[in-house]
Amino acid sequence: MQKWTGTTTPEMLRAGCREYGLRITPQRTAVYEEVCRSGTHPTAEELHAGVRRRFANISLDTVNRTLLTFARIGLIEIIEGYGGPRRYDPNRTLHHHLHCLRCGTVVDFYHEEYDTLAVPANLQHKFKVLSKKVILKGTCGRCQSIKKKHHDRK
Amino acid sequence: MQKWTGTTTPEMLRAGCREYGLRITPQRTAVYEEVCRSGTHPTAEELHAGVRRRFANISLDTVNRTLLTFARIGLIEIIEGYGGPRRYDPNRTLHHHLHCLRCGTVVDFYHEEYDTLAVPANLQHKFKVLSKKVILKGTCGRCQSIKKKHHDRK
DNA sequence: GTGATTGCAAACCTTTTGCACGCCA
DNA sequence: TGGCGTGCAAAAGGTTTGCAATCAC
Repeated sequence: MQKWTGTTTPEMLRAGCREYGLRITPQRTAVYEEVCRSGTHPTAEELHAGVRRRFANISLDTVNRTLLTFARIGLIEIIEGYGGPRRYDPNRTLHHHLHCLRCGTVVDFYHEEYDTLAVPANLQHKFKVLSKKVILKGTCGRCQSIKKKHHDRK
Repeated sequence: MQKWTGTTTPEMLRAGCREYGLRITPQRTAVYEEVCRSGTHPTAEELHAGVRRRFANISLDTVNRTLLTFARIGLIEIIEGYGGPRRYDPNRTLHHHLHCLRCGTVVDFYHEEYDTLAVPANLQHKFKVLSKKVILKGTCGRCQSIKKKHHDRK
């Protein structure tokens, strides 16, 4: 399992757009570069701020629409969350998530044993599995060091 | 692993409230009964509609606050989602989730092999794991029978 | 050229907050 | 009785939609 290096791959954008008959616009290119560059799981607003540094006039709506489009064609993923703003993940390699229940951060991790989990036999008729992910919920290192117990959500 | 029967257990509400010094109000009782009764993962609004049938004057705000309170004390859980309204889960037994990417439904399933997954050794120092869940993403039976391909989100 | 895409603005939906009243412990 | 919990209303936060102008193909 190779790790995600965060490398921007313009060919992936080209290929994805071509496959679905979408146009390659400067806005889409910029959003794609930005979401790939960030090592985390940014929100639309964070990405908008980042893209704006190089593309002053891009609107938040376009960023939102672009991200949804990318997610629809499988170029990026919307990560699972508990109610805050949507977060996006450019990491298309098989990986798993750590959810910190205190600060809301979601961190990728790799574990080969989890990659090969067999789908339960009794589900195979009823549900067509396209991807799997293990979610570990708990407390991240940073939050463990903050002893003060607070139950904030993100 | 016993399955969740959806049985309302007033003692659990009493115990949870007592432990955290919370009052047992008619509203809390009603919301708790309603969320336990529903076999699915209802939204605050759905629960509000349900509770209202017996408790005409309860406000949506109270339902929202009550659900957050219950989640904070571990009486229920907020399930992972991709951006729609929050959904709540009264099922406190160890189980896993099927996410239908077409219709957005989340269905519980049980699989002992998944219950005993070992936490990766290299994580144990950095992250304190409190719970684990396997998420299978794909297409549910109902959506498979609808051949029309549509990429709606929930 | 022409239809997809964008930016703007408004609408929408859900959650959160402030505050006075009421009720549970 | 005191303070937590509730209802109401307003605000906040984020996403979605409609539309005219623009741009990629």
